[in-house]
Amino acid sequence: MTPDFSELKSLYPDFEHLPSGQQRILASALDLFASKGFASTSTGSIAKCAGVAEGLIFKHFRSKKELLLRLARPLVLEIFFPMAIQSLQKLLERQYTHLPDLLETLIKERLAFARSHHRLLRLLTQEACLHPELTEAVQERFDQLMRPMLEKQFAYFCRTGAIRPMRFETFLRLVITSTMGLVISRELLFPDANWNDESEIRETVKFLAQGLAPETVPDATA
Amino acid sequence: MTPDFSELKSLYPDFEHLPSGQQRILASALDLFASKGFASTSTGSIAKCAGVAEGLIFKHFRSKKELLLRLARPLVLEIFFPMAIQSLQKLLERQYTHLPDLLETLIKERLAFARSHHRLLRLLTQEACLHPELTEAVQERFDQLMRPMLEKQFAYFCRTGAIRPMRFETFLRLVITSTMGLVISRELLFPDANWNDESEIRETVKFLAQGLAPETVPDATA
Amino acid sequence: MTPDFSELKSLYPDFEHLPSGQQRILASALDLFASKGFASTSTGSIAKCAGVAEGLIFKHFRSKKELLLRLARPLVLEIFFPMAIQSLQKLLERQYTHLPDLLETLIKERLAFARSHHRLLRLLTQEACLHPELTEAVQERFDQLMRPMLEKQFAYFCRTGAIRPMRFETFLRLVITSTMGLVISRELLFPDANWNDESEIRETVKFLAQGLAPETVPDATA
Amino acid sequence: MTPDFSELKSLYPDFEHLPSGQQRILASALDLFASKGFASTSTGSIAKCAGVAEGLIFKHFRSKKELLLRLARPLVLEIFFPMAIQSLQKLLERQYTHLPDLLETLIKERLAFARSHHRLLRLLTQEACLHPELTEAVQERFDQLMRPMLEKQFAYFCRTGAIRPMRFETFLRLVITSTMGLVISRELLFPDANWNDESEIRETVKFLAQGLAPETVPDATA
DNA sequence: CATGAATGAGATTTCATTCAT
DNA sequence: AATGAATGAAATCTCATTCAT
Repeated sequence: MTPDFSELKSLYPDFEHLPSGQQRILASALDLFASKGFASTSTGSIAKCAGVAEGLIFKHFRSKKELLLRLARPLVLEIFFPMAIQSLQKLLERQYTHLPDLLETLIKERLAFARSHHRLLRLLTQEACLHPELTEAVQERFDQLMRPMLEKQFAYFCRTGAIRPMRFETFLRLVITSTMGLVISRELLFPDANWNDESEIRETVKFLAQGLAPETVPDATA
Repeated sequence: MTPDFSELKSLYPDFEHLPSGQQRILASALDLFASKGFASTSTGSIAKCAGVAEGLIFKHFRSKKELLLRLARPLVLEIFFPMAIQSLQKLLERQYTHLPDLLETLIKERLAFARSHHRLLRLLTQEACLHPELTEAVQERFDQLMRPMLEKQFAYFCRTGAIRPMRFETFLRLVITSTMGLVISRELLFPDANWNDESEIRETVKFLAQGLAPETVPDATA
Repeated sequence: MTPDFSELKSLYPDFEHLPSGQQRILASALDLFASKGFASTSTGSIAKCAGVAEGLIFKHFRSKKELLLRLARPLVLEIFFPMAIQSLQKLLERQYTHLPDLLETLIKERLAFARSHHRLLRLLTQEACLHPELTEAVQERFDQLMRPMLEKQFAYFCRTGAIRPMRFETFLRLVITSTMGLVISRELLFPDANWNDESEIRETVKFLAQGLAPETVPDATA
Repeated sequence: MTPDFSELKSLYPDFEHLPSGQQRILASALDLFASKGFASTSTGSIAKCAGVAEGLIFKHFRSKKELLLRLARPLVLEIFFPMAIQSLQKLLERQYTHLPDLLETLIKERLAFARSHHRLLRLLTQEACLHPELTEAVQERFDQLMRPMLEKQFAYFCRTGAIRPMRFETFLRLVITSTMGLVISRELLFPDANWNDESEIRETVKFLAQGLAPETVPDATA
C-alpha cells in the first residue's frame, strides 16, 4: 500500500522537488498500473495507495489518461530513450572490432536497465499497444538517433565478415529479439527461477555472434 | 459489429452445438477482448456486438471474468496446446538428422498457427500476466508432454555435434525466443510491413542453427 | 438444497396428487421464503432448490407473488384457520367451567400447531405486514367464526367471576399476547434453549388465570 | 418523499455534524426500510427520496447491507439499549416496594419509547431475524447490564411475596411478552384503532401484577 | 409436464471527475 | 496544495418473466 519511490527518483531529474502529493500519486500510479494494468486501476485505489484525497489527482493531472501519459511518456521519450542512447552511444562510438564485445555490452546494459526499471518495463509492455500515444514518438526517434549508429556498426561488421550478408531489418530483429528475450525471461516471466546470469549472458552472446556469422560452418549437422 | 466465428469453429470441437447466443457471445468477446483488452471491454459492448441481451451473458457465464476464462483457458489448454503438440509430435517423431530441417518445420508450423489464431494470440499476450489462471496449467503440461520430446531431440543433436554443450533450459529459451520473436514481429507488431516470409524464415533458421552450433568458427570477428 | 415436504403434505389435502414439479416448487418456496424472506428469494434459487427449470414455476404460477399467495393463503385461510377453529370449537363447545382448563387446552393446542408448522409460522410473521393479501380475510373470518365463541366463553367466565370486568378486546389482547408470546419464544426466538415445556405451560396458564381474575388480592405487594 | 430527521436527531448524538448527504441518506433509508422492508427498498429509491446521487450512498456506505447495519446497529446497541437502560436504571435504582408501580413505570416508559421510535421499531421487528448481525450483541449486553438489575428486583419481590416462586426466565418472558404485546398491538398492529391508553395500561399492569402473584386466590374459578 | 434459451427492466456498484472549502 | 463531499454516467450483475421446443 505504501508506494515505492526509488524508480521514479532515478528517472525524474527533479522528482524530489515535486509537491509531496504529486510524488505519492506518481509512485502509486506506477505501482498499480504496472501490477494490475491501467484500465483496472481506479483513481480511487491510486489515491488510497498514495494516502491522498482522490480529488488531488485531478488537481495535478487533468484526467486519469493524462496521469498515465505524464507518468510514462517522459520516461519513455526523455529518460528511457536518452539513457539507452547515452549508454549505447558510448558503446557504439568506439567502433567495436570484436562483435561479441559489442553484443555483450549491449545485453548487459539492457539487462541492468530492465532490472532497475522493472515496473516501468512491465507498464510499457502491457499498455503500449492499447495506448499508442505512449510510444508513438519512439519509432521516429529511434530512426533519427539510433538507427544510423547501428547501421554504421552493422556495415562495419558486414565488411569485416563478422556478420553475413542480410537485410539490416533482419539483423535488427534478430538482435532485439534475442536481447529482449533474455531480458523478459529474466525480469518479467521467471524472475524467481535461479538464474546464472553470467553464464546466460555468455551463451546468448555466443549464440548471437555465431548466429549472425557467415556460413563458415560447411554443414551444421555434420 | 458482427463477430467472426471462424477462429472458434476451428478451435472448439463442438462449438456449433452450443446455443446460438453463447456462440455469438464467445465470438464477440474474443473479438473485443483481443482488440481493446479485457478490462476496457464492457459486457454491454459484447452484448451489442453479439446482438443479444446483456443478461444472457450472465446466464451462460457467471461473471465477465468467467467469460474470459471459459473463452480462453480451454483454447489454451485443450486446443492450442494439443494442436501444437500434435503437429510437433509428427514433427519430432521422426528423429531429424538435420537440425535446420527441424528448426524450419518448427518455425513454419508456429507461424502458420499464429496466423490462423491471430486474435487468440493477441488476447493471450495481453491478458496472460494479469490473469495467471489463464496459463497456470501450461507449464505443467509443457513439462509433461513437450519437454521430454524436445529433450530427446536436444540430446540427439548434442551427440551429433549440431548443438554445442549448453543447459537444456538455455537451449529452450534461445529457440523459443527466436521463434516467438519472429511470430510476434510478423503477426502482432508489424503485420502491415512488407515481409518476405520465405527469406525471413530462412535467415532465422540459419541464425538459430549457427547460433546453437559448437564454436567451430575459430574467431567470429576474424 | 432438497426441500422438505412434510409440512405441506400435512396441510394440503391433495398435495401428493400434484405434479411432482409443482410439489417440489411449493416445498422449496416454503423453505426459502421462510428462511430468507420473500423479497430476497429469487425464482432462480427456488428452481435450483427444487431441481426444476425456472420456467416451470411460471407454468404453474403466473408470478412469484402468486406463488406466495397460492402457497400461503390457503394455508392461512383454508387449513390453518379451520384447523384452529376445529380444535378450538371442540374446545369451546363444551362450556368450560374451570378457566385454567380452557387456557391450558388453548395454549397446548397452539403450541403443538406451531411446532408442526414451523416454517409456515415464520413465513407468516415475516411477510404478513408486507403482503396484506395474505391475511386480509383473517380478521373477517375471525369475527364470524371465533369471536362469537370466545365472547360466549368470556361472558360466561365474567359471570362466574373467574374474569374481572374488562373490555372484551383487552381480554383478547392479553390472552393472545401471552399465548403467542410463549409460542414465539419457544418456536422462533429460542428454539434451542432447554425448555421445560410442562412447567412453562403450567406457569403461563396460572399467570393468565390469575391475571384475568378479579382483584381478590387486596394488595399485591402485601 | 422528503425524509423525516426527527428520529435520527434524537438517537444519534452527532447526527447533525454528519455531512448533509449522509444525513439525508440515513433518514431516507430508515423511512423506506421501515415501510417497505430492506430487500424491497432499492438504493435508487433511497437516493431519490434523499435527493442525492445514487453513487453517494456507496461513498459513505460500502454496500446497501452496510447502510442497514450502520443505520440500525448503533441505534440498537448504543442508543436504544442505553436509553432503555438509563430510564430503567432510574426506574430500578429506587427499590420499588409496590410491584404495580414498577410495572406501570416500565410499561409507560416502553410505550413512550416505542411511540417516538416508531420506524426503528418496525425496522427491527421486520429485519432482526433476517439479519442476525443487527441484534447479535444484544443478548450479551442484556445479560451484562439489565439482567442483574432485574434479578435484584425479582428477588426482592419474591421475598416480599409479591411474586410467587418461579424461574427468573419465566418471569422475564411473561413480563416482556405482556409489555411488548401491548407495545406492538398499540404501535404496529392497530395504531389506528381508538385506544384508551390509560385504561389499557392500567389493565395490563393489573394483569401482570396479579398474574405473577402467589396463588392467594383459593380457586380462580370460584 | 417440463426444459432451457432468451429477454429487458432494474438493481447494485464503480468510477472518473467537479467543486466548495 | 490539499481535502472530501457530491455527481452522473456507465459498468456489472440480478431477476421475474416469456417462449419455442
